[in-house]
Amino acid sequence: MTSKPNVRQPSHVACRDCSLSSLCLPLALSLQDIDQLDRIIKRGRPLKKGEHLFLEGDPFTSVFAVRSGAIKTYTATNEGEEQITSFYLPSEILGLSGMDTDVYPVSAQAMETTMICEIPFDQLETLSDHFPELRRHMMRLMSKKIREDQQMMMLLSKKNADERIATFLINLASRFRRRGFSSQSFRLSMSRNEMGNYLGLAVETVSRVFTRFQKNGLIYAVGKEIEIRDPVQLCSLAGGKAVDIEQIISSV
Amino acid sequence: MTSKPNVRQPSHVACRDCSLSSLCLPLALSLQDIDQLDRIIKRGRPLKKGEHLFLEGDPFTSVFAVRSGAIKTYTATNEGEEQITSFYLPSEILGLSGMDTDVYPVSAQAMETTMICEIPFDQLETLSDHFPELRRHMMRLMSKKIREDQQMMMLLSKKNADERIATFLINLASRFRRRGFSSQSFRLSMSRNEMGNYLGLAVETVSRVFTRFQKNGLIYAVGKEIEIRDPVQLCSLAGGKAVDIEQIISSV
DNA sequence: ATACGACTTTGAGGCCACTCAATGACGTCC
DNA sequence: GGACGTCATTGAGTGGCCTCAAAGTCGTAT
Repeated sequence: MTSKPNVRQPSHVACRDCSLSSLCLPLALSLQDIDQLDRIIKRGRPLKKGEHLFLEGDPFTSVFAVRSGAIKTYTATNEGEEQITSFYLPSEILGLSGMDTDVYPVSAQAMETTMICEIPFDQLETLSDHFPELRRHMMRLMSKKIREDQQMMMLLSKKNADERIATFLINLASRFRRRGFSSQSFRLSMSRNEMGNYLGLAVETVSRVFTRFQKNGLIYAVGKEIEIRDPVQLCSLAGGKAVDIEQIISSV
Repeated sequence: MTSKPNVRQPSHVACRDCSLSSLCLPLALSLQDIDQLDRIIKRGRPLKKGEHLFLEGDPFTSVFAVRSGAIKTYTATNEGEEQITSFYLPSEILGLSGMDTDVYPVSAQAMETTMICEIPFDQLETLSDHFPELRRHMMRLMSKKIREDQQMMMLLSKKNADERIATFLINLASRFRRRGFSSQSFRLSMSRNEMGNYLGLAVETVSRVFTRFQKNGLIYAVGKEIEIRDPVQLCSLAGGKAVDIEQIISSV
């Protein structure tokens, strides 16, 4: 009934023909070098909703790029509940945080039907011995992840419920936009529960904030379909730094 | 009046003669290769308490290793307050998160008199072209940082005040121990205010928890001097995963 | 030694988000 | 198409931490 924004794609598309290549790992490589990367990439069958890509504690063997769909990573709290650590959208790379322990420190699960490109890490390392740009790109990826996590820490330690959700929606919007989707209107791949879990809020709080935002004309939400009605005010609530805000407003 | 655990060290010590080499960057190199790393390292005068190593927005030129003392990194919230993102102890490396933006995303400030080894990044990259182990080590460093930040996100989104402070103390203790200092008794280099800022708590809450911990015999604290009296219960409060706890208990 | 500023501690009161509980909507599988 | 389970919404009440305020302590500089 709800729309299906992610059109089913053929499951084996070479990097050079992939619409995401300019956002993904290949961006570090020239056209002729891309084929070498292409050769080591494994493209499995699509993951169904709920299927795992890897489990916390599994030996670290590969990093993964999302080609379509969406993945969440999570870890178990000491009470055995799940704590979501990240959401990954198409073209985003996951698995890098396992590098220094030889096991994945989180589990990765598909939130909807998802296609994945798997890049065996030992082969990626060998390849990057010959392509300095490739390894610089991987380091930049990790550096970026560190910065994003620190933004998240800021959100968790300083922002209230309204600000957290505004930040989350604006962040999603700008990621959709980079991928060529609408940033005004999109479909959330996560439940309210997952959103709250990720943002450090109870489900009920998420729901109340959504309702309030809708009453105030900031958004229009039906189930998982979201429309951003007042990006300026939402950004202002999100309350990043002025420079960041302008960048995001212009993109919504 | 309080003790000075960090004995003043000569300001120019070669990596091969540095007591921290087994924890720091050189651990990735063989003895003869260390000298090549040594040659590119700049060792400036000691930073006095309050002096900055770099400011948010400064061009990214170097990564830094703490040789003695302690550094905090922080960023400004949109309300102009400071949000501390990390504390760095001797042998720890900071500055890597600036890699993908070409500017440092945080400011770095000395919390006490601090000696620093500066490693110009372009030269480090050149060097790592010849030493695969060195660049693997840098990637592991970043990977570790990502895992630590995610632990921190967990702390901020799920733990209460008692658990946050227990976790913080246990974490400090195990870092001190790795460096050959006592993990039962040490000196905090940060104020209650800085601790609260980092942990997402008000100063008053930090103070109250310290008082309560002391009443319950978990710790003994006079000013910045801390003694851990009941590491088992403190770890249990910190509530990491069982495996981690055991590791930490045995080290306190 | 003394005085000042910065940091810490303690108390009182209030608020935001959580918990618990119940109803309502959705999606899915026979 | 109906019944079920899952997810989302709404309400009432509570509690943990924050805020504000004041007193106490420490460190330092004169």
